[in-house]
Amino acid sequence: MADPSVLPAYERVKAFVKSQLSLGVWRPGDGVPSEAALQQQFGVSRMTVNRALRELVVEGLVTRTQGSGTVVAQLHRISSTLAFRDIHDEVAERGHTHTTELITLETVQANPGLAQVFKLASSASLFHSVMVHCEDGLPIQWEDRHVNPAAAPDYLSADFASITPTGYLLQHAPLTEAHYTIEAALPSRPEARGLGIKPSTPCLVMVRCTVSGPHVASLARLIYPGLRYSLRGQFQL
Amino acid sequence: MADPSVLPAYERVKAFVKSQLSLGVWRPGDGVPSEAALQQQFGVSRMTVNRALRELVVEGLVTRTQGSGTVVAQLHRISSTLAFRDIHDEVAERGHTHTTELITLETVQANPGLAQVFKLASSASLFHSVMVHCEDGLPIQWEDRHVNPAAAPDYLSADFASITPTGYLLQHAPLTEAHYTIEAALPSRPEARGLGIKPSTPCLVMVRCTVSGPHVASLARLIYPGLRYSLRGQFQL
DNA sequence: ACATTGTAGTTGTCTATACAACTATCGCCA
DNA sequence: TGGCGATAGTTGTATAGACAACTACAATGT
Repeated sequence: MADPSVLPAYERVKAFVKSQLSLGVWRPGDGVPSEAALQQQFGVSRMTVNRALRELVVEGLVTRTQGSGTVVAQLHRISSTLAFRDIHDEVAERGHTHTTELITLETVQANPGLAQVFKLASSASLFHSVMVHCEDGLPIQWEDRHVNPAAAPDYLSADFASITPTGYLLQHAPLTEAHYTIEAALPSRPEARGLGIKPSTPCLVMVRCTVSGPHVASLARLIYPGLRYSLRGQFQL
Repeated sequence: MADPSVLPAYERVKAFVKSQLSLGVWRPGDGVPSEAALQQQFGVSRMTVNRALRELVVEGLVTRTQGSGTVVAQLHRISSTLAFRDIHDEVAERGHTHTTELITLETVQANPGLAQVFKLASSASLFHSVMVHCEDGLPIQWEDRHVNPAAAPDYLSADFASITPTGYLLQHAPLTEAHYTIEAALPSRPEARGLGIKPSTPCLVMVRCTVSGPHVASLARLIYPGLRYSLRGQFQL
C-alpha cells in the first residue's frame, strides 16, 4: 500500500531546494542553508540532508566546498546521454526491421593517423569494415570502422548478417572507455551513393573511439543522413 | 597531510566493481554481489556499500531492483553535458573577444507553430531578435530567437551590445527547464550571408526551448557553421 | 602592520542499527 | 496440476552519533 504522495525525506529536502531555485528566491552564487539548518528545518537527520545535497551536486544544481558551504551553481547543465546502443536494437525497438549491406571487409595497413589513434606502429595491420545500415530498407547510417586485431582477433570471421560490429565488439571486448565528436559535414561521393542521398545533403558525422582494457579497440566513423537523425537533450530542475 | 593513495571506503568498493567490469569478469546482465556480501568482503558497513552501489546506478553501470538484486547494466552510456553557457563567456574564456551584430529586434505576431510551442493564443505577440555572434570578428553563431513577453517584458529595451539574450534571460527569468535538438542542415540564404559562408556549407542547428516557472520563455534557433563547431562526449568506466 | 594561532562552523566519511518494501522461491494444500 | 501462503533474501530509507578535514575569521602576539 505504498502512498506515492509521501515522498522520502531526502526527496522532500531536494524538492524544497529546487523550489527555491525555480522561484528565483536563491540565485546562482547564493548560499544554501547548511546541513545543520536544513536538518532543523525538516526535523530529519543530518545524513538525510547530506544525501539530498550530494544528489543535487550530481545533478549540477549546487556546488559544495568542505569547510565553506553549499552554493547555488553558476550554470545549469543540459545533459544528453547517448546510450551506447546497437543500432540493430534501436531499430528493432521501433518495430522496424534492420538490415545491413556489407560493402567492405578487409585487412589494411595502418596509415600514420590511424596508427597514432590506435597507439600502434605505423606498419601494423588493422581490420576494416564498411557497411550501410537500413531501417525498413531506408539507409540511415554509413559505418566505416577500423578495428584493432589485438582486441578482436576474429573480427573478420564474424557474421555481420546476424550481428552488428558494435554488438560484436561489445561482446568480445568489454568497453572501458569511449569518446566521440559530432559535427556537420557533407558526405563523400561513395557515402552519398551508399546512403541514397545527394552529395549536397548535410549529414551528422560521429567519430567514435572505443577502448577495451589495454587496447584502443575501434575507431568508427558513423554518418547519418541529414534530417533522418537528430540529437536531443534536456535539463529539468 | 591527506594521503590521496587511501581512497574512502565507498570509493574502494566502486573501484572494485568497476575493475570487474573492465576485466570482463562480470558481463552485462550478470548479478553483482549483494550489499551483505560486499559488506563482508570489504569489512565496511552496509550503508557504505549502499552508497557505492547507488552512485554506480547514477553512473549508469548497474541497475538495482528492490527485493531482487543488483545487475550489471546492459548498455553503457556516453554522456555529454552542454553547460547552459553564455556564448560571450565561452569566447572570453578562450581569451578572444566577442562581438555581436544585431540584425533584427521587433515585436511579431505568433504564427500557429510558435503559438503552440509557447502555449499562447495564435494572436499573441512575441519578441523576436536575430543576431550574429563573432569570435575575434569571425562569425560563429547565428541566433534567431523568439521570447515570451510574459517572461521578460523588457526584453526589447535590453542593451544587446553589453549582454547577450542568453545572459539577459538567465538573469530575468530563472531557468527551470530546457530541451534542445541538434541536427545537420544547410543554412538559409540570409543565414549563410550573415555567417559569411556558402549556402552549401553544412551547419549544426540547435533548436533550444527554455521554460521559466509557468512560462515557456524562449525558443532559439542557433546555427553553427560547419567545421567551426563540434560536440564532444565521453564515457569512462 | 603583520604573522600566527585558535576556534567555530561546515562538509566528508563511516558505523551500527532498525524497519519498510519488494522479489523470488519453496512447500503445502486442495 | 494449480493456487496460495510463508519465508528468506535483497534493496530502500532513516536515525543518532562520531570523528576527520577543511575554511573563514577572529583574537592574539610580535
